[in-house]
Amino acid sequence: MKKVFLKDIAEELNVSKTAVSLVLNNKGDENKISQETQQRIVEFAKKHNYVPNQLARGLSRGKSETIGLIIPNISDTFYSKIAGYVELKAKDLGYTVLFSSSNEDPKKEGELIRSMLNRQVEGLIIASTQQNQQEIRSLKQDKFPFVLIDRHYPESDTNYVVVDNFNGLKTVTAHLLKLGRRKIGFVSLKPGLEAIRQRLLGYQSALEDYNIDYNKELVKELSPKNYEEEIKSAISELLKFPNSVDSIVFSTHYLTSVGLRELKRKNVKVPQEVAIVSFDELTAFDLVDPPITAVIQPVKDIANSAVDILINEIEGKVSAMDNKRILDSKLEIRKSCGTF
Amino acid sequence: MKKVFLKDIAEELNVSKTAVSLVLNNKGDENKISQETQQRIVEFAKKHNYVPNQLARGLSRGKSETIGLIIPNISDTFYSKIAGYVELKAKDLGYTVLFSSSNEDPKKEGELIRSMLNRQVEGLIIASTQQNQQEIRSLKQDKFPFVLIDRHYPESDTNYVVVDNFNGLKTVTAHLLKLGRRKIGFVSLKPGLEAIRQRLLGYQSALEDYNIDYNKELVKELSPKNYEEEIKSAISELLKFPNSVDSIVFSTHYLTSVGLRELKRKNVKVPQEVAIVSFDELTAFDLVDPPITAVIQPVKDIANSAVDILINEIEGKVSAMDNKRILDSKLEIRKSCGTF
DNA sequence: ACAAAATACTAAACCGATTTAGTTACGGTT
DNA sequence: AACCGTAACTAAATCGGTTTAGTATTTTGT
Repeated sequence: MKKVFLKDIAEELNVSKTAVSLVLNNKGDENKISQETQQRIVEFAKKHNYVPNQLARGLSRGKSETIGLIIPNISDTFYSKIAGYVELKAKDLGYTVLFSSSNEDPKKEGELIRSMLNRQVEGLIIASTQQNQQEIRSLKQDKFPFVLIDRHYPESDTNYVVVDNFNGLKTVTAHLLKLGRRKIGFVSLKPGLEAIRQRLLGYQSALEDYNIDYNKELVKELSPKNYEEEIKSAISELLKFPNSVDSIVFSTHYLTSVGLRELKRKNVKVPQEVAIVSFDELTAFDLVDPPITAVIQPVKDIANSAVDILINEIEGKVSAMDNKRILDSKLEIRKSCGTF
Repeated sequence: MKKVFLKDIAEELNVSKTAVSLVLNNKGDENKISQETQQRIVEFAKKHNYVPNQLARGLSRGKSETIGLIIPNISDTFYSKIAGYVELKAKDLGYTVLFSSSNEDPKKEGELIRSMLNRQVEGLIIASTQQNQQEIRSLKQDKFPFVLIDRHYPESDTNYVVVDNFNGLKTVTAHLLKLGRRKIGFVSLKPGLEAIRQRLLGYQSALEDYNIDYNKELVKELSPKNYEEEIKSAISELLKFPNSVDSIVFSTHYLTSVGLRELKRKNVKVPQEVAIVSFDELTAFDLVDPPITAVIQPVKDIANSAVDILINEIEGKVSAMDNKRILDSKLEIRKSCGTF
């Protein structure tokens, strides 16, 4: 069974391509194509399994019914979950999603944006590396619809959906303080991402509320590329006198994983000797020894909101008010932080 | 800065669209465009940030330099990792990847295949729901390049890359037997997938080697949609006299998670009372209490092989011999199976 | 000095749709 | 009988590229 094109249908039925196109796009009635002809066309198309060539249609219409999703890494559960929900919601609204991973490389991110634009996506959802002000700005200038998620450029006036990183971290740190911990380490990433900066600020703010002096030595900022290596010395340093922390806050789920792994390797008792808590979680964190107290991000909500905002903008609906959202994360208390 | 098209460049430089197109596609030399003209064109294009419209190019060429990846669910770490590696490898070879999730719905899978075809993807990598013989067969008939991964139709002669499910399960079951367990439960999914069937066979074969009669009551097959509910009664039944298993093999990582969660809820001691092992793993399985013995799938290898085979076929390289691969999984022994 | 060959291009068809601006045929008015 | 309106279409332009089949001009060979 070979491919059937509009032309084939038209020729076979002795009507014009126009008629076929109109009918198959449900514009038959408004263009006064007779019911009979419409039926013939629809039946023939169905019978021969006609599906329009999206490239041609997109080219001709200047539309693609496609949105792009650019994330740092599709393998990361956080982003893959977002991707899943974005796909669901978008499909619901009649759009296809084009995914791509930037691998935290700003240059690649730029290329991806270009590449998606020239594939005629109608809008973008971007979890940016945040080294691309330029690119983002020119999107904005061109009035191209886009929504930043997870990470945004606070100085730029754009649509975004992010989690309240500051309060997330503050909550979880405060929880350790409430439980009596006082020497709280913070293992995070090298700044560069606003989200990461906010997390540090949240940590600091919690300490401040308890009148604890901020000690820079308790803060370890690892490189995103090499954290698996760097975690070792980071943990060692946090355990060494005069630091010797009684607890550690990890600022991402993967830092928590490698951190805990390292603590176990060193036979540190968690939470007795060192309590830990995590920003963001992993599927099995409730099964881990000990189950990990974590701040859980509203992944589904992030995805749905982003798609909503984006498609509203694409379709020119002028609700446009609520286009910046800061969502709350949820503290899930388990055993890794010790108990009252 | 508005968009620049081929036509604009041509007009601006007083050359033909043909010349511009040829030069920008690196066919200037072979078409004897003078170096000087080439330079003018290249410079102008770069200066004005020209990027070709992929829809137009694809339409015109009948090519898209795109491959499609259809998986059950992008949120599942197993598939999201595959997606990540597929993307990397494909990009390496000059192709873009279009992902989509079928959510285990054969009808949706069919739609996705169609939708990808009409987007002119040049080949497909499919982790099929395996209820679409028809669709797959007609791809085969049309000589459309595709590779099945993770799940294949054993009766059809197609390219595929799968894991040796039979031996994976056999190995892990044998390991329990070696450790002295004799009443081994098996928690799996309702058959429908060849992979799942193979896993059952592997389990049975291991038992056979130890002359243990196969007891159907020890095998629980849950529905993929409702396993979180069904796990409860499944576990209860496995623990109840006269079954009262001393160990359980779970056939997917998520069954392992929910299963262990349920065992903990029931205060069953793992591995003392019931040892467990898992087919496939999750990032934190080594941190879980107890660390979970699992058969680990070679995700990267699956992805790379699939892309290799696919793109070889797309580009008509006739190596075409090694187009069916059955990869080994690796047993990672941890504590959930008890120790010698 | 003239044909053949090489150089440096270009016009126009084409990919498969969508869409604008008509056209034709016919019944009803005035 | 001329005119209008409507129903039921259609021709052709268009989207932005690629590609085939030329063409005009210069160079080379004898």
